[in-house]
Amino acid sequence: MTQQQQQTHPRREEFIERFRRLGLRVTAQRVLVLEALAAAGGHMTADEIMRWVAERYPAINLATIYRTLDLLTSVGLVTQADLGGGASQFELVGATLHHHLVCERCGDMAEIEDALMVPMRERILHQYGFRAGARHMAIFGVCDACLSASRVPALAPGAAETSPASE
Amino acid sequence: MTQQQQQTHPRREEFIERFRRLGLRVTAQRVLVLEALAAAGGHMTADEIMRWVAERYPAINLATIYRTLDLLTSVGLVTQADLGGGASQFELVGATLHHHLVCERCGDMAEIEDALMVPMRERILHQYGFRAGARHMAIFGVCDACLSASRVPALAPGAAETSPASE
DNA sequence: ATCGCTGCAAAAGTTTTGCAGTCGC
DNA sequence: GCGACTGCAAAACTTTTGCAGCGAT
Repeated sequence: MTQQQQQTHPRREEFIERFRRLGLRVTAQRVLVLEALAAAGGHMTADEIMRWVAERYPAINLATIYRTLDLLTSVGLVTQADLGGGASQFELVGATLHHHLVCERCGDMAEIEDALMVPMRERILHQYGFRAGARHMAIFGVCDACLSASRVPALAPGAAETSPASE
Repeated sequence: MTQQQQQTHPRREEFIERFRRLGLRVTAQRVLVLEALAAAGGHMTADEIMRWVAERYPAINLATIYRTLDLLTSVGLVTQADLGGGASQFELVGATLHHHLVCERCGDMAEIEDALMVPMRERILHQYGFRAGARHMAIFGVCDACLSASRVPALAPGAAETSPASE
């Protein structure tokens, strides 16, 4: 056995290989961005990636993170989704396919399996020629808790009386 | 779609009534924000609303627009969706129900009718207790044009020996 | 040695917040 | 008149960009 292979970077070689095949230069920064996303196993903001990478490569710069994410997205290795929290969420393609339920009221986020989407996706593809959520999807709505509460959460001072609004 | 009422006195009285019922103060600024959204008939950014209102109420301030939109969203009169274009999109609840297909490649945006979503929505509601996209939904994917142009099917790593996009 | 990539810094754009004055109720 | 609401200004953030130098190939 050559060297014991830490489970922390089981995919480094794979990532490097991908860069090479795409004709892109292999840099420590780029590989680390992919490793960060792989380590998280889910979605991360640019800032979260920044901090993860900075622990291994302190000279990293946030602009580089953004440029790398932009590049990775454009070649299809990473998905970017705006889930309404101010900062975009990035995710490694190939992770377990799932989507996000984002609550418009409380901002809470849940994940749902992809299987639920398949029928709808096929219909969209046929009718609109749009490959919907092949990778990532954000679904806005109202979560269970807020549905039950059905009331304005701590914002409107005198608004706790009738049940208006809905049609 | 149904014929709208005359545009002279659009829905001002209705809007005022809603504020009253919610126990919120009725101000010219708030009513104008709702009128802007009603006039647009679709989604607007905070800045677009700002400019529309400013034509009728020059003293308006962008901070007020944001505070008003925040309030309106929290009481369910307005939806906010982040479609990935930098600024959030706001829309009056009750407009023709539709959703957005946002292309991850070119940023292009298309609208689809709500009917396509109904089955999926019901399944999500039953299984997750989440009222999905009752009002607004963002679906990320790849549009027709980008699909034909630079076909990158799913997650094929070795699919590209073509020179990648280095913007 | 080339030229793509990075770090740095500053800008651009969006959204939030503190505060004093105003206006709806 | 009280207190919610607004205008103003500045801050807090996220993301982008110009440029000089470094480094992968």
